[in-house]
Amino acid sequence: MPPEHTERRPARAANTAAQVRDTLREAILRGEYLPGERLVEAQLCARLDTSRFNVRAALQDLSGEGLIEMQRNRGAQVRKVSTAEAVEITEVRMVVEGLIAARAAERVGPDQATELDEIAVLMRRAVDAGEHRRYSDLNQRLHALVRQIAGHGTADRIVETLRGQIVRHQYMLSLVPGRPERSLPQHERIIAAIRDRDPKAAEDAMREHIASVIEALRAIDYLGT
Amino acid sequence: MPPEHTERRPARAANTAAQVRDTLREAILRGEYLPGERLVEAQLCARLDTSRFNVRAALQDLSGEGLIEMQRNRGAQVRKVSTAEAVEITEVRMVVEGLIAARAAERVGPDQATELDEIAVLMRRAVDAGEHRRYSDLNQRLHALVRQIAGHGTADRIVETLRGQIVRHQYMLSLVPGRPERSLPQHERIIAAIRDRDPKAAEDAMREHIASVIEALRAIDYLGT
DNA sequence: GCTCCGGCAATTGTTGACAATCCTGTGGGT
DNA sequence: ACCCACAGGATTGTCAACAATTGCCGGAGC
Repeated sequence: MPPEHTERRPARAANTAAQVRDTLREAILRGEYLPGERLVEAQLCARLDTSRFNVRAALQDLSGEGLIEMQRNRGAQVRKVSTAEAVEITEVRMVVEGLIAARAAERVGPDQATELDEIAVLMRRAVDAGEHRRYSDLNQRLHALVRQIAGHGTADRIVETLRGQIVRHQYMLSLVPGRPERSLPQHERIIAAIRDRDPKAAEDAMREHIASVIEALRAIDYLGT
Repeated sequence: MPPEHTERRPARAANTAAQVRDTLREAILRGEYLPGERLVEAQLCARLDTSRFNVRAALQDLSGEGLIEMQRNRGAQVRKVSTAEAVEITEVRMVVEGLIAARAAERVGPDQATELDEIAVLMRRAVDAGEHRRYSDLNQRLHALVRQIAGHGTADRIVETLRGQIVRHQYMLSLVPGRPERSLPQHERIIAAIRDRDPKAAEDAMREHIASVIEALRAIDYLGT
C-alpha cells in the first residue's frame, strides 16, 4: 500500500493563534501552571501542538490581560498576584460591578427577574445543604446573569479581565468556612434590589457584598502570614 | 574610495518593539491616524523605521488596549468609538475615578494639598481669562495628580487605558462653549473634599463631575446628528 | 573557601522568505 | 445594464533558520 494520506500534517501548526491563546488562558486559570512558573516557548509549542510564532502571540495577549509577565530576554512567567494587589483589583471590581448592578436594575425584564429568583432559591438551598461547590457555581452564575442583564460591554470586559487575575484568590475564598452563610443575605439583597428596579439600592448592595469579599481577602492574608 | 562605514545599518530595525508601540500609540492619540483608517504593516515599517515583526507586536498590543481593531487577514484599523461607546467608557471611568478620588482623600499629604490648591487657583484664572487650552491642560493635570495621590496602580491603568480610547471625544468636549464655566465649580468641589480628607464627599464630587461629562457627550451627539 | 572569569547550553529575539487570503478591476455571458 | 467568474496585485499569516542574550558550571587565582 502506498503511503496513505493519513492526517497529512507536515509539521504544520494544528492550532491557530486565537485557539492557542484561549487554551493557554484556560490552562493558567485552571491552575495547571502555578504563579511564578516559567512558560518556556519551546515547551508550549509541544504542549499545544503549534509553532513558536503562535505561542509568542498568545503570550503577548495574555501579558496584556495581566495573566502573565514578560521580561525581555528572560521569557514569560505566570503572574504572581499579592494579596495587596488582589485587594486593589477587587476594589476596582467593586465599583464597576456596582455600576453594572445599577444598570441591571434599570433594564431588568420579567423573565430575567424570574431567573434571578430561581438563583436565589437554589442558593439558599445550597447553603442549607452545605454544598459549597454548588453555591460557588451559583455565585458565578448570579454575577454573570447580572452582567448579562446590564448589557454593558465595556464594564463587562473589565470585570472579566480583573476576575481572571485573581482566580486563585477567589478559590481560596470559597474554602473559608462560614463564607456562604455570610454572603447569602448579601446576594439576596442584590437580587431584591434589581427585581425592584432600584438602581441605587442595587449598586449599594453589590458594593457592600464585594466590600465584604475584600475584608475576607485581607483576613486570609493575616492567617497565611 | 572604498565603501565607508557611513552609519552602517543593513536594513536593520532601528527601533525596538516597545518604542514602536509607544510611538504608534502617541501618533494615534495625536490624531495622525483617523478612526477607521487602515494601518498597513508595510507602510508602518517605513514610517517607523523598523521591521514587520515589531510592527506586528505593536499592533497586537494596541489592539489589547482597545486603540485599534484587528481582523484576521484584513489587517488593523484605528478603532471607531461611537458616542454610545464613549458614554459606556466614561461611565466606567466615572466609578473608577470615584474610587480613586475617595482613596486620594484618605492619603493626601500637606504638600499635595498645597499643589491641589495651586491648580484650583490656576483653573479659576484660566476660566476668567477664557484660556480654554490652558484650562484643558490643568484639567488633565488635576486628574493626574489625584491619581498620583491615590496611588492605586490597578485603577490607574484602567483609567489610562479608557482615556486613550476616547481622546477624540474629549477633544470635542473641550471645544463646547460654556463647558469650563460648568466644570470649574465641580473641580473645586473635588479639590475641597480631598483637602478635607473626606472620601465619601470626594467620590460623590468626582462622580457628579464625570456624570456631567457624560451629559455633555450625549448633548454633542444630538447636535452632531 | 571565595571570587572572578570564560565558555557552554538553553532560551529568546529577529529576519527574510514563502504561503494563504482578500480586494479590485476586467471581461464574458445573460 | 447587470451579474458572475476569475486573474492579478496587494496585504497579511506563518514558518524555519539564524543571531543575540542570559544564566550556569567549572576552573584559575587569591
